[in-house]
Amino acid sequence: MPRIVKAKAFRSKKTVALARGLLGKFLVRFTRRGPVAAMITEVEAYDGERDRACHARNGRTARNAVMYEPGGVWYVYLCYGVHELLNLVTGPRGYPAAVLIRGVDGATGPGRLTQTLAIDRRLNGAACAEEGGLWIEDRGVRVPRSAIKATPRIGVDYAGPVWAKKPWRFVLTPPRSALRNQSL
DNA sequence: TACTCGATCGGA
DNA sequence: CCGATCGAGTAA
Repeated sequence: MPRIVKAKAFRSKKTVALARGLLGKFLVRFTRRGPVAAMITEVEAYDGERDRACHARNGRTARNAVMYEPGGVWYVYLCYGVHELLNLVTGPRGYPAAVLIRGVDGATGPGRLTQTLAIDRRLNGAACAEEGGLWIEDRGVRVPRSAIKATPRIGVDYAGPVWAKKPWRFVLTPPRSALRNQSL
């Protein structure tokens, strides 16, 4: 049976592990028609001020302030003046880290998935919980390491070669079919 | 206050 | 390959 993942589960400092762990979990958005759920298939980790690709690379600012909150809140920001991108803040209070949700089953691309699920900046700072209308569920899908592909993060060349090359993007390969038999 | 530049996407 | 589109971030 579906289990709602508590916000507290995201307070570990192991951002990369938390990112991998989100693959196969379900992102659930409450709408007028009720809950809409989609399995997470692609994520990226952004880990602390040292990470030159991270929004917190130059310290705390108005935009990234929510990244310094304890893990388990949403960080939603406007990208390229056009797209709202969804991140789940991770780590303890004061440690700015987050996982960018780049794709779910049925919607590839961070900008597309937020549009599909009606997610925007009004959710910035909200808790990852049922009350907030956007939460994470564990529906029993088991994701073997062999089903996860790691690659460099997308669109972060500005971070310089060292950080741009970190294999912190994780993709479920293939998204759905390979996992069907293994769930429950 | 001015100016630069995106954690993207869709169309030419 | 390029334009859209706008606000955060930075420098002044």
